[in-house]
Amino acid sequence: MLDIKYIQENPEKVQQSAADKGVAVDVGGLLDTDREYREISTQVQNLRAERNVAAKSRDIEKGKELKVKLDELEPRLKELEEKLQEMLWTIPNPAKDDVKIGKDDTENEVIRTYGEPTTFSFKPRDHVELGQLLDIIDIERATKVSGSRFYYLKNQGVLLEQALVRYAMDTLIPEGFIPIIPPVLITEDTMKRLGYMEHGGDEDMFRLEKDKLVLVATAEHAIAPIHKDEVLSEEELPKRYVGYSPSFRREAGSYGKDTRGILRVHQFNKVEMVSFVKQGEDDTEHEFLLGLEEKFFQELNIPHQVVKMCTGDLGFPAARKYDIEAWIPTQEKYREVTSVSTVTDFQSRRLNTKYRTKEGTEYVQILNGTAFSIGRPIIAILENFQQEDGTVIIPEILRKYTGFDKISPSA
RNA sequence: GGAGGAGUCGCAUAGUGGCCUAGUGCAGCGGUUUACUAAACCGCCAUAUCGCAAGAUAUCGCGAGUUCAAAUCUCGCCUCCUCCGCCA
Repeated sequence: MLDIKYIQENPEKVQQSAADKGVAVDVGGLLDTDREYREISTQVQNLRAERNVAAKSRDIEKGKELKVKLDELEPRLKELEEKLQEMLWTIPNPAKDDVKIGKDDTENEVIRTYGEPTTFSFKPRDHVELGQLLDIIDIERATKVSGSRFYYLKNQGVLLEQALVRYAMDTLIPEGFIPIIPPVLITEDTMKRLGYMEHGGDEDMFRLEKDKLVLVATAEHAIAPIHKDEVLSEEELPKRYVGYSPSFRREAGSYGKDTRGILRVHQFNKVEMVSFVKQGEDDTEHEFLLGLEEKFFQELNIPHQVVKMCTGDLGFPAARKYDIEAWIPTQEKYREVTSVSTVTDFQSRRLNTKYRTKEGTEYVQILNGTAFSIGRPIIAILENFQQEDGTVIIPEILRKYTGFDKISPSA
């Protein structure tokens, strides 16, 4: 949500930045509603002031008269207030100035590349084949039990996942991140406040209609609202969390896409970073989080590139977003493995999360970024480090966590 | 799931229809005093909106209602506590 004052002062800018994101909004209509709301609000306030005076002096006749007037205006004021709020909620967070204006993901920019695409002296197997051969991924049986886009992770696959989780934790905890395992069911209201219910965003979520709960699509959804309706102290910022939780996605509208394997699934575990920082510090924090993500994939020695999203690919709440894409040999493509965004104070306005300064209170700025969204780094490891016989060499940095240095077909 | 109790300005508490523009204590902030610390004393000390300002309005878990007037009465919901049931 944007500050209404900002919209009053920069209507064209707001209209344009929404258009840059491909979101149609009616800023003129919003400002009209705002004007009308303030007009009625003033009238109501004056009537209430009179009523309070009348009540104090026990002027019952006058009070009755004012009650009639108020009964007429108050419902109207409430109606306008709700309408204004709804309209405010439809305005996306504007992209930062350094973000390229573009229509969709085809206009994103590669800003850095690490390593060279892996080459093989043999025909590499894809992760589905490797998963079967090594007996660590079972998609067929999961389909029988849960339907498409689910999988069982087994044997050393499980230990590999836990190694990634522990590696992330051991790296992030010394950086001041608070480890946390959040609830994965959140209220619809919470999801709305995060800015993911607008513009069809709710189509990608699993929902429990009866209980009015939503399954989180990332730990961010359960961690970013942790300080809802709180005023933090300035000294405790930046406050950083590293969460570990399952993530659930319906993947509606992606039926034809990535149907093979575990690249795109309905449920996966994820290690996620969330930062709460002071106003003006989100740019530095954004680079910091991106730096950590790059460090992970460098240390794993997985070839990758860093992509900066254009306005059309940012989503509703983000003001800037970088993805890391890892090289997937059998697809001969870089595929997304992490994503890090600043949502500035867009979510904290909706969530009412502030911090106290000497002058008063300010909204915090919130950032979120992936450490590991488990299926995908496993795909990257399997495919990039496979040998001719199907054996997969475990990256050095993970070996102290896995306890083994390779996964072989015989195992 | 059933029965009972409770939710007040950071914390603790007072407040059962108009004297509440919510009192008091603690904590916090500023000052006086002091070699320093402490104590004592004095002052400040919720948020949002509108307004140049003076000020006004709203908020006592949330929402609706009764009333000229609601923290206070009524109804619904949420959360917490106690007990019963069920249960990893």
